[in-house]
Amino acid sequence: MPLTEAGIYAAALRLIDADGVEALTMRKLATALDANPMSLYHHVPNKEALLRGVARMAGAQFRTVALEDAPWQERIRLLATDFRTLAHRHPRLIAYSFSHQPDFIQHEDPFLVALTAILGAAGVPLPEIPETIALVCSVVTGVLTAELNGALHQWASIEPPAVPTADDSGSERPGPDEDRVFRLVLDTLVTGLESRLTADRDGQAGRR
Amino acid sequence: MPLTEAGIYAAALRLIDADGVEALTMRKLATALDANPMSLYHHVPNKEALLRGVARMAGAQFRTVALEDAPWQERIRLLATDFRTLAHRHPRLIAYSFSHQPDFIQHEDPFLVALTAILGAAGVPLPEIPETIALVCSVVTGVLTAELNGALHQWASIEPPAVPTADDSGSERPGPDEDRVFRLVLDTLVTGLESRLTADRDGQAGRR
DNA sequence: ACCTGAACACCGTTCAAGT
DNA sequence: ACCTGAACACCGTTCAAGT
Repeated sequence: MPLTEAGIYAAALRLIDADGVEALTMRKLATALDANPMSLYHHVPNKEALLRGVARMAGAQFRTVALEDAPWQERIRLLATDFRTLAHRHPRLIAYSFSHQPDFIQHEDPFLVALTAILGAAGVPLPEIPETIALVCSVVTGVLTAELNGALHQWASIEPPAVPTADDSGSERPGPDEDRVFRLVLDTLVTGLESRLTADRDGQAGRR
Repeated sequence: MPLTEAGIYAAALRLIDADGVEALTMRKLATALDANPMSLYHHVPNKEALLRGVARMAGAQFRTVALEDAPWQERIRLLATDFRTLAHRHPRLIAYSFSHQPDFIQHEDPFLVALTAILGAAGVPLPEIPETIALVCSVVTGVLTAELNGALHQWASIEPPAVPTADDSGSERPGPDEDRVFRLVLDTLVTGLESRLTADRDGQAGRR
């Protein structure tokens, strides 16, 4: 079968899922496609563009349901959880994209469209929408990056220093649980947003 | 002068600050040190260990003041801001470390020691300290990563969709301001933590 | 238009040999 | 102990030549 841009991206994504972005090589990709390494360059200008294309293709798999009638708190939780599902599907690529592709989450993406709608429904004033988008995206990509690269696990496994309160050996802490910390981050984000909105409504004008 | 481990790290850090981690090469580093590329391997086992060493050295520059009498909210803000100062000093290295070195923030680091103390002073129950550390580290590294790689700027620059409320052309939004979003993230984090602590104190037991 | 072989300018790292 | 030259097994990409 002939080489196509989409076929190249799909093969690259398979290799990345299997061995990570750093192991992806134009030469290995060509071998996987049963092609000459140089043939790739007729469909993709260079390796960086290849990785952007793969990320765009994987990002297009993002799906979320609208739930327009639910409270905004629930909607934003669902949106973040759906994003996490995508991250789990292609962890190596998504981790790479978060750190190397500042434009991975783009204006027209369903994620941002949904987020903007939710923040509007929550009552965030229009001029504060962009900075609130930045806030939410930072927090969500932050916790997902930490989960994907293992930092979250390490942090959550840190033993409380000293102060062994009586006998703790029987309680058997259930072990670090990424799900739990992810929910904790979402709870904190939502609660923090709620407080800001309430304060705004109560008439506090000046924001420094 | 003879090659030393510390000297190698320092030279590597200079090259990274100037041209980024991806431009650092054993061969270029050797040239900068006026040495043979192979001489480096007598002081550092390989490139990955080199980068870990450089990160450890840069991380050791982290400084923060205790402020033990201030309210925990102010202390956590200061701690995060001091960490941001370090990130600004070596942006390329720190961005790399956040995404590639899950153990960049380690148990004994002054940052984690201070954070643990602050959370304890805030009244976070001992068994919840680790997950709260994970929460705070995720959020702080998340917003710093986004700032360092430019995503924060992009997100904060997104124009509110449609709904041009009358004449907006004279208002001249002050342009995306990373400082502002960073403070917003901290405010949200602190407020979210406050709410959890208050809820806990009010006697709500069960945590899912 | 699409493919390809040879080549260029690099990499990190091994290894045997030097002092 | 520390250094070094040559070499190995790779990279991404250019370019002229093929069909």
